[in-house]
Amino acid sequence: MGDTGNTSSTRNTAPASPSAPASTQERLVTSTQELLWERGYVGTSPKAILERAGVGQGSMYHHFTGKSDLALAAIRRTADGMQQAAEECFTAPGTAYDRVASYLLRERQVLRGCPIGRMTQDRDVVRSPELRQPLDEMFGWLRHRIAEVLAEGQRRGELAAGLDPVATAAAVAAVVQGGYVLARAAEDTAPFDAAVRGVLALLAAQAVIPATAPSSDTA
Amino acid sequence: MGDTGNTSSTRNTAPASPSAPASTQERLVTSTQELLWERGYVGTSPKAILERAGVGQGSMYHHFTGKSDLALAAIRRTADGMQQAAEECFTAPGTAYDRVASYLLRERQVLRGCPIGRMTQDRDVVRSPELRQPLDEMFGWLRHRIAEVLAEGQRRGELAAGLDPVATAAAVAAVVQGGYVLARAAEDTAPFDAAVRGVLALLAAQAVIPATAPSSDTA
DNA sequence: GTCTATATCGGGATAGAC
DNA sequence: GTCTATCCCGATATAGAC
Repeated sequence: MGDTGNTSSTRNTAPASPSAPASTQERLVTSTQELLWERGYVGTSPKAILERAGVGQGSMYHHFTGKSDLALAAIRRTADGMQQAAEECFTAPGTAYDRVASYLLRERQVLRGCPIGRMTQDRDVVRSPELRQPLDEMFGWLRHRIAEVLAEGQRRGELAAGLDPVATAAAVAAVVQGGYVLARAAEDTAPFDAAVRGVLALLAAQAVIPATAPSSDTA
Repeated sequence: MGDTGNTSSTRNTAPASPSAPASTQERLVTSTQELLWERGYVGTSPKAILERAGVGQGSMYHHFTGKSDLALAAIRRTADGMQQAAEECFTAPGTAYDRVASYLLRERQVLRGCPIGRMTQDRDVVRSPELRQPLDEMFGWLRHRIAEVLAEGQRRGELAAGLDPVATAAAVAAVVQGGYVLARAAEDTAPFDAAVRGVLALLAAQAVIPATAPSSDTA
């Protein structure tokens, strides 16, 4: 129960040389990331992890205290990767709308779902403060970052001043997560794409018209 | 494997007299509905269902061919209930915006998540055509119904003609499902509420101004 | 119809050899 | 560090008594 003794906590960086032959520990984490994505936490057994990683039981219990400890390492790794990928969209050049659009339209494996969002539906994950924390941080950061981009767009006069950056950011993040749900229910990416088009169109309507006459402030 | 022999298929109505002491079969379905919501499909064992329903193993395998067959009955029942609840919002009086808002703002047990949306994250459910069908129908109907309401709003001149009803409907449905995800990650309903406020504000901006001068058509 | 055995399998973890 | 052997329990289903 009280496991998850990850002392090397917080650190969840991938190995320095990504090309080097993966260590046993690395292979365990990678395999766990894949299986958590495919089957969720309850659906993922240590046995399946070991088989995919190609190692024996002993190795796993040597490097990790148990299933939840290994899952913690895997979830952190995945969350970090997602955050980096998202940040690339938000720092891209262009208007606030462009950058949000870049995030929404970025390539995704829609039918596989969101590897982090999925964890949210897993009872054992949400009930464990340690396992939930990376999800909380990731989505908290995401909403905050989108809100920042939107607020910046307002300051630049690109977006209507009346827009609520925080609420809009939550809506944008929710559309992506909900899009996954709708797509998986239909076994078709179309609902995801439609949802993204939907918010983007609504957001585009908030773009300020190129300012017909700001001529007065120069006079 | 090839079970789910629900011959009384399609029918998933609750018993005629909801007040009468629930039959064994009814208690099994109800217990399964609850457990699927709480723990998902993989996380729900027949044993747990039997304990909650207060019946023995024999009863379950007498009325149903197995776990998946019972789950099918439960999922259908839940999906039907959700559809009915949603329809009440859409048939309510008021503008298209009002009716969509009524759906979005309707009371929910946000932190428990969506009982149908959750199934979407469950491998065994999505991989089974029978089990996935109710989800597909439910969300398909939902998107279609929201699109209808929006299109009607356009015809009535309440909403901007440029609005894409189908894409907007997908976005609205996605915001709800994604809101659940964000809320559960944060263990806080705030992100859900923010997301709903967000889309509603964006949608409100699509409302046509009360028409300053429709005076010409009477002349 | 409903119950209580019973059977088989896999999940999750430990022990101890190499 | 890594492996295999072993342990205990719960998941899922069947058999057959009442």
